[in-house]
Amino acid sequence: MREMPEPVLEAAEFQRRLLDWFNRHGRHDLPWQCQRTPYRVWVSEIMLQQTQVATVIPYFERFMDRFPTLAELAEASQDEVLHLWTGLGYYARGRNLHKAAQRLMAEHGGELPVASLEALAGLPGIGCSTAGAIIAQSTGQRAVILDGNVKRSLSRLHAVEGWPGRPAVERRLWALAEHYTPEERVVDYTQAMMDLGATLCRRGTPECSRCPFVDVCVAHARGEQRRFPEPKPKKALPTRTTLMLVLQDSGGRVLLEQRPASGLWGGLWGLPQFDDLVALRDWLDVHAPGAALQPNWPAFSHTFSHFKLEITPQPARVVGLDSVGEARCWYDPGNPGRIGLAAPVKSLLASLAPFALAAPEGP
DNA sequence: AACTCGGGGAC
DNA sequence: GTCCCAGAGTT
Repeated sequence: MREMPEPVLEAAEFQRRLLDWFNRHGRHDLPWQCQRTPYRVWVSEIMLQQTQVATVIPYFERFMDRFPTLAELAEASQDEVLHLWTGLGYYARGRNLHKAAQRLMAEHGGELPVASLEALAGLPGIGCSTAGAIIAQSTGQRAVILDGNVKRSLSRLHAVEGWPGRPAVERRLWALAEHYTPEERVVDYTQAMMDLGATLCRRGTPECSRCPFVDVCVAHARGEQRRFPEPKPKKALPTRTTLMLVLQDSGGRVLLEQRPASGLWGGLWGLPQFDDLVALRDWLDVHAPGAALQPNWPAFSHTFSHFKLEITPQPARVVGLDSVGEARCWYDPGNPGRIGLAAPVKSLLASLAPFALAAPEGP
C-alpha cells in the first residue's frame, strides 16, 4: 500500500463529487446501457478495448442484431463472427469472444460467471479491467476497473510520473482506483469514471474548468495537465513491403486465401501475399498455370501500431481454373460474402467491384 | 519487461 | 503526417 500515491480526497468525498457530476453530465444513453445484461455488457467491453465509443457503436448494433444471445453467438461460425468484426481491428478479440461463448455454453451453463472475478478473467479475451467492468456494469457488485480513461484521470489528479504501461506505474494506479471505488452505486461510479476521462479529462484538451476535481488536481495546480500521463517511449516504425496478388477469373471474381488462425489478420480472408515477384510467379506456376500477369497497380501503404506495410497490388488473369484448393475461394467483389476481410483488402476489393474488368486507380 | 495485435478518430 | 484509444495474450 505504500505504493499508492497520497489520495487527493477521502473516498467518500471523491465518490460524492463524481456521482454528482455524473448525474448531470454523464452519458446515459449508450447502446449497451439499455438491457444491461451480462452478455451485452461483455460484448461491448470487448469491442471497446483500445477502440473509441463512436467507432464501436455501429459494430455493436450489427453484432447484437445478428447475435442477440450468447447461445446464438456460440453456434455461429468463426467466419461469420469475423465478418462482423471486419474493420474493427484486433481480430483476436473476435476470435476469443467466439471461443469464450462456446466454452460458456459447454462449461458454465450458457451464463457468464459474473459472481467471480477470477472465473471471468479466466475466459479468453477478458483481463482484470474488463472482468471488473463486466461485474460492475452488469451486477452492481463492487469491482475495480483501470482502463485508459481511469489511468489518464488518476495520473493527472495525483501527478503520477512514468508511462502507465510500466508495471510499477500501473500498480500505483490500480491502488488509487481501488481506494476510490465505492460499495454502492457501482454501475454509475464505473461509468462516471470512464465518462470523466472520455468527455472532460481528455488526452489533448482537458476541460479543467468543468472538472469536479479541479481544486484538488495536482497536475492542474502545477499547470501540467498535458504532461500526464507520460507518453509511451517511441521507436522508429520498421517498413515491410509485400505484393498482393489480385488474381481474377473471366467473371471478375478474385481469388482469396484464408490466413492462419493466429497472428496478423488471423482467420481473416486476404489476397495471396508474396515478398517478391519471383515468389509470386512460382506460386502461379503451381496453383494457376497459364495465368497472365498484368502491369502492377500503384503501391499504397497501411500503417500498423508497430510497422508500416507497403502494399503493391499485382493483378493477373486466369481462365478455366475451377478448383483452387483448401482454404481458398473465388470472391465476387460485386456480391460480397459474409467473411472477414483485412481492411486494406476490403478497400482494394471495393475499389474494383464496379469495374471488375478494368484496372482501378487504387484504393 | 518487451512485443504482438488494427483501425480510425482527433489533432 | 503523429498519437493513442473502455487491453489482452504471448514470449
